[in-house]
Parts: sequence; structure tokens; C-alpha cells
Amino acid sequence: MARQPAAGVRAHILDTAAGLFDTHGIRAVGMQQIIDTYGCGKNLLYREFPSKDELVVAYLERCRQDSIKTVEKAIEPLAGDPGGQLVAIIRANAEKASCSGARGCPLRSTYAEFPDPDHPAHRVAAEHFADLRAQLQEIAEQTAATDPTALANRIMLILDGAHTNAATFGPAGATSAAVDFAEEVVASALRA
Amino acid sequence: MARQPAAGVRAHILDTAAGLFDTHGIRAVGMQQIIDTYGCGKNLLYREFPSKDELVVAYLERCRQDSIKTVEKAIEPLAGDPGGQLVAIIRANAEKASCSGARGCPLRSTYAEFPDPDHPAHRVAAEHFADLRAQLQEIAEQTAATDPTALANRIMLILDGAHTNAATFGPAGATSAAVDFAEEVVASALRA
DNA sequence: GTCTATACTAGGATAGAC
DNA sequence: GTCTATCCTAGTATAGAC
Repeated sequence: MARQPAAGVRAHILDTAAGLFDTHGIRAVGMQQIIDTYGCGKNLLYREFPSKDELVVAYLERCRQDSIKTVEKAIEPLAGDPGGQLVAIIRANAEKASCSGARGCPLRSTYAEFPDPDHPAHRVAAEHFADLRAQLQEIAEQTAATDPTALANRIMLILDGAHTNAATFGPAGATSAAVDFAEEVVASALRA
Repeated sequence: MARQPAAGVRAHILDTAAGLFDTHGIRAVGMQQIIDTYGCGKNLLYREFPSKDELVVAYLERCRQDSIKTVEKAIEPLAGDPGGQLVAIIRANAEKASCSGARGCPLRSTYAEFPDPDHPAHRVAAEHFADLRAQLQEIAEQTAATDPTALANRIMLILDGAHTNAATFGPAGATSAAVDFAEEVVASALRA
């Protein structure tokens, strides 16, 4: 292995950075720390990511793709059952928020770590949540609910609540109640 | 010890710091920036707050007292109506989260800015949310709900969701739906 | 005595040069 | 990889104004 392909190096750096960001937060982690953990020279990191902002954006984009994939996987087997899809989205997110490092959703944390709306990291998160909201709205409109927007809003509140509560209380918190809650909300919306 | 030449200096510094923290986040604001904004000498600030951590803790304790007061004011006129109290807590928080600077709840942001559980700032937030959760549980137990814990969990999810959603979407988001949502959740729990 | 203002230490940040 | 440049951070100490 005289030389690794650039793509592998890039992904490996991103893995390393992601682990540190998830554990300590983005602002608390320095480039030197990432370099030390990765175990290579500074040149390599700055060749792949010319600035910390670009590294952070790449990290958040990856979180975003991961989140999108989680949702897609959850709703895929439930085509034609939009109500079930909404519940499945909550279930998948609640499971993910409760099990892993459980330091909270990185995209939601971005609003706290980078409150400036013009910061590139903030923009990634804002775009993500705008898309997510639109997706929930779209699915809610496929149900028989008389007020799809209200349903989408409620699912969004449970989703945000599940992530935030998992960050503050961990698996022992209210996140565990999110799935049952979503089921009842959907059932109630379809009854009305 | 009995020095008190300028009463309210401490509160004024705290006001200044709070404004900057709320706007830019805690980690993004330096001591020098607070000094410049307040227009005082460095000595004065460090006499009142010997370290940034102590200033941050004082700021968060104030946020906490503010949050406690908001809840107390909301539930006070509804003694004997625990279900109404739960809804009033959501209403008061949703209003507060939607109107002001709307950069998100500072205590919830603390988990993102100071993920280390041993950090004094983190401890303030953790203690606050433990108390809040216990309070919701206590109120829920006063209702006729067959499963008070489930009710408390749902209210907590809506509360967390309302704050987080206000941070990401502002007043135009799902937070506006939180009060109706809470009303239905409480009614449903009492029917069962 | 109480304040402002400035100089200073010591360390860590990003980033670039070699 | 190492070494350097530049900047910013927290925090301390000193000088001088009112």
C-alpha cells in the first residue's frame, strides 16, 4: 500500500473528524486534534479540506445524507401507507437518537454552535430542515387527514422533541414514548 | 467586602453578556467583546466574574430562573386544573420561543455547546431539565390520566419540540401548532 | 478607593511553508 | 512531518485618571 486512493483518505479523515465532532462538539475540536487522531501530516488534511469550515460542511452534508437515507429506508416498505410512513420516520429517528453516542442530532446542534445564518454550516442545516419539513408535509397530504399541515406540524414537533430529549436525557428520557405518541397522533388525524 | 459603589454593575454586565450570548452563541463570544460592548475596564468584569465559566454559569442560572418563573406564572392561575396547567406550560413556552430573538432555548443549546457532562455549564442545564421533568411528572400525576408518565413524556416531547422547532424555523414553523396539540393530548389522556 | 486602559503572559486556533 | 507565522483566547498586572 504505497499510496491510497484520494477518496479513501478523504473518507477516513471525515470519519476521524466525525467521531471527534460527535463526542466533543464541532467548535471544541481543533484541526490539530483531528490531525493527531488521524495520525498523519497536516498537509494531507489541508489538501482535502482547505479550511475547517469546508471540513465541517462536508461532515454536516454527510450527516444530512445519513438522515435522508434513514428516512428513505423507513418509508420505502410502506408505500401506499402514508400514515404508517410518518410513524416509521419517528421510529427510525427515535431509535437512532437513543442508541448511539446520543450526544444529540448534529444538524440540530448546528443552530446552537453556528447561530449566524450566513455561516456555511448553518446553511446546510437550514436547507436540510426545510427539505424535511416539505417531505413531511407531502406525506401528510397523502393521508386522509382533514388538516395535513397540522398533522405534519405535529409529527415535526415529535421528531424535534425526540432528538432534543434524547440529547438531554438519553435513552431513559421521553424519546422512548415518541413512537406510541406518533401512532396515536396519526390515528387521531385519520379518524377526524 | 461591603463595597457597593455601583449597584447593578453585575446585573448590567450580565445583561450585556446575555445579549451577546443569545445572538452569537456562548463559545463565539469572547471576554474582550463583552468588555468592549459594556464599555468598562477588564478589571471590573473579572472582579465580578473571575472566569468566563462563572459568567456563563451565572447567565445560564438566570435563564433557568426565567424559565422557572415562566412556568410558575403559567400554572399559578390554574390551581386544581393540572390538565390545564400542562397546556399552559406549553403555551407560555411556545410564545416565548416564538417571539423574542428566537435563537433557540439557551439551556437546550448548552448541550450542543458544552457536551462535556462535567462542565459547570452543562451541569446547570442538566439540573434544570431534571427538575422540569419531575415537575411535569408531578402535575401529570394530579390528573385523572391512567398513565401519568406517558402524559408527562408527551408534554415533554412537545415542549422540547416547540423550542427546537422555533430555533430552526422561527415563528413560521411548527411551534405555532404546539398549543392545540397539547390540548388534544391532555384531553385524550383524560378520556382514556 | 474605584474605575479605565493598556501591556503582558501563556496557550491554542487556523493556516501555510518547507 | 516539522516548523513557522499570525491571530485570538483567557486571565493577570500595572499605570494612571477621577
